[in-house]
Amino acid sequence: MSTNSILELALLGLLRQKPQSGYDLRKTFATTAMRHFSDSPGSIYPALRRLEARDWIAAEPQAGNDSENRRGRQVFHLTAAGTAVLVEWLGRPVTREDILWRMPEMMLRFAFMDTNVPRSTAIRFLGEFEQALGAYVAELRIDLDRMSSKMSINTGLLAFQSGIEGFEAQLSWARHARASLAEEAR
Amino acid sequence: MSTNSILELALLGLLRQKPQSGYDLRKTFATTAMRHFSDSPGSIYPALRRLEARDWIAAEPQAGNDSENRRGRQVFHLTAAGTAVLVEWLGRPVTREDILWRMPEMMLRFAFMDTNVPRSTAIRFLGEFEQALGAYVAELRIDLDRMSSKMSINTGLLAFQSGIEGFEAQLSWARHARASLAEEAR
DNA sequence: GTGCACATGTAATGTGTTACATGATTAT
DNA sequence: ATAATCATGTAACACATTACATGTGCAC
Repeated sequence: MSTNSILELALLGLLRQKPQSGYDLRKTFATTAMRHFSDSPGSIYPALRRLEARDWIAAEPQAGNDSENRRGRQVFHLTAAGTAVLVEWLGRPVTREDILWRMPEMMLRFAFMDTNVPRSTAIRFLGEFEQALGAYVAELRIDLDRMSSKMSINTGLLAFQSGIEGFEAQLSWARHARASLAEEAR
Repeated sequence: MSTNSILELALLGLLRQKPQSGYDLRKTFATTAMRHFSDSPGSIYPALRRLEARDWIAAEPQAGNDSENRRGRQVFHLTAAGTAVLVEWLGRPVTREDILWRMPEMMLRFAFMDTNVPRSTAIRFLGEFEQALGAYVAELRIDLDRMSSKMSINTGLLAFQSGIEGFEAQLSWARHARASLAEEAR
């Protein structure tokens, strides 16, 4: 339940928006803002099979699809169970581990919140996100100070700075996004 | 040659700095700025074995280590071949694919350039990095404009913005880093 | 009826994670 | 000698990538 690959979650989110085929999903990954996902058939079709086996998605009934023949276009849609899994995921709290290890998944989560959970959930998410991220950035700044006092300028230090600045950009984005959602909800 | 996992590259870079054991490397991953690497034995020891099998690293000869007994502390160091692989990697050009798919590897590369390649190589790297990243950000901005004209404010759009802002922070870091290295080289 | 794009399947390979097991070293 | 810590090994599992294979439907 808590161990879905980010690809599986992306598929659930996309199928929630609109029932579609594996091929459609591949085209989405190949051509849209979700291009950071691989569009290789070797990842997507097996992932769809896994989701189907858990009864989180189902193929639209098709003529001549009575037995084992799975060739030809198959349109998948979310089941009630699949929707529940998606919504549960969207509503989870943000942990330090999420910041450290699962940043892409956090952004995917936020992206899918749009019409699937109330605005208040998205706003709460951003608050927790800012909290956890701010604490982590503070830690990193301490590390940086410790490092820079011990060594002259070098590429390792610069690379570390790049990481910190990336997190800071994310933090500043979150604050802006939260203000923007709060404003809209007025 | 061009298909090393980022973990293997991290191990090569760290062993270049100082011969050390798998346990030492694990502690580095667990406690330093490289904490984005897993410190699990199940990843590190097999990776060291792979590098050893390719003769890129070698274990320091040890008393009683004559045959198959591999228990006890083993200190690894880079071989000449391993150093060559590391240096070749450090000197590679930056591609669009690197920006899209291998950003963490790019930062690792830059971090390890420090004493292993001339400053001019690091400066060239940053130039190519800025070039490729700038072009990609421009693409993303076009996508964003297309998206935002078609839809009202929503979390998907905001998430996409977050990605763009992350890349922009990276770009601005690169410009600063390049200036800083050029200044130092004066 | 042949060719091409659409649509899905899958085997081989490599690697990472988790969880557990085991040997070595040191302090008490 | 016993416990704790150091240090490495490994089996089971899941997943992604690549490359190839196969079927489907339409245009010409």
